[in-house]
Amino acid sequence: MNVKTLILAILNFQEATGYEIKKLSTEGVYSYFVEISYGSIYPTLSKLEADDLVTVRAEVQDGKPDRKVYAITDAGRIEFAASLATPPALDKFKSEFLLVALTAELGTKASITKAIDDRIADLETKRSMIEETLNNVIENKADEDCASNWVCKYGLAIKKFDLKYLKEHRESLIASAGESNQSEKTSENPKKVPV
Amino acid sequence: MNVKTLILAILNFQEATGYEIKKLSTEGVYSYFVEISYGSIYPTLSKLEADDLVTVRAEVQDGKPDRKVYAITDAGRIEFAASLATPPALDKFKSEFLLVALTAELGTKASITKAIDDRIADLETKRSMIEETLNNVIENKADEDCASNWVCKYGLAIKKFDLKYLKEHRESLIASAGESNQSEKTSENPKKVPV
DNA sequence: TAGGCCATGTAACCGGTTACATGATTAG
DNA sequence: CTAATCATGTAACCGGTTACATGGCCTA
Repeated sequence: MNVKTLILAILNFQEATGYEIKKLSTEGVYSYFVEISYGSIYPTLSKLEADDLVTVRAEVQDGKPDRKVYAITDAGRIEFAASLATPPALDKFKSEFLLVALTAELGTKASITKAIDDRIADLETKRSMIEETLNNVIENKADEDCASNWVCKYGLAIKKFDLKYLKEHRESLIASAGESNQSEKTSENPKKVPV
Repeated sequence: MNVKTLILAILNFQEATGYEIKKLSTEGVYSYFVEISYGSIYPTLSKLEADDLVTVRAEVQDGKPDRKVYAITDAGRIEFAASLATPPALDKFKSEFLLVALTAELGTKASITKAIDDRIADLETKRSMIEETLNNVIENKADEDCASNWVCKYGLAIKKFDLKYLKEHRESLIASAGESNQSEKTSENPKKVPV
């Protein structure tokens, strides 16, 4: 998944400016796909326009800077559909938290507690974000069974379960952390890791 | 999380060659952190050695190529512990499957079915990999409550739930896919996406 | 009046990957 | 006889990010 495909995916559903694309890809459902920065969005949008996969429309606003609203073309839709045709790559899941957890014996109870509580807080934020999204859709009387709803519900279910599990097993991870005793942290007795 | 930290993390638990590090980071628990290739492992190992964070020992084998076994030094352990001190970054989760699911209306029932069944198969493979790991540990009578066990159990619980959810909701996603009717795939009626 | 939001864009940099080079041994 | 496994390493490339430049409006 690259920036080009993500932008095409977003524009397939709605018109947007570079600035909005950045927001969507950071906050909304789209955040499950890639994280992108302005440094890659704007140049990609230009290339897409040069290839006639999108069109631009300049909008003059007063009080706010001018905005360039991008829209997908038929050629863009075809290109996007083609990129969906190849079977999706496996999920990429990378977690620094899990590394901290794996080496909990090297940390203090305080640092492990913070790590796990930060994670719980983050999951809770994301859970309510999805719940809000789902509520908006129901208010708008949009199709309950649409694919985007399925994705939201799936994400929500996983997050809820994750949260439940973490809360139930929080203490047992903290228990394996060392005391704030620095001496035992280096050298001797490295724990075995299952592989 | 970069290659350097991952290598230090692995060497903190066991000695290893570049080749073994690659395997561990692709297959074992370590695969939750980063995916790395030889092109980054070998140069990093050299740098680590130059900085005295690891040591090397050449092992001549017959029948097999010589191997260079790396071990962490005390300086390396201190460096690794220091990198754990900074609170972990949030999880990175990127899923092409979810993009396919989100745009299920653009796909055929066949392509969506394949995507979801491939995902289920992959989750099942990973689940049994973790189960095997957990069994090995129990056989070896290792500490049941060690941190690495916690991580395995956490991963296993999430995978099992994910699998259960997918199997239960498989049909409803497939239902929202279009028929193999190409005509309705481009242009008109783009579905709304919750954001 | 400081900081956040709106809004677009570029240049330098970097952390990786891909592809290549090499080659013996063993399992199916 | 083929494919996989073991094993190390380099050079070219690339898909991004970071930091910077610019500037007006609105809110606390």
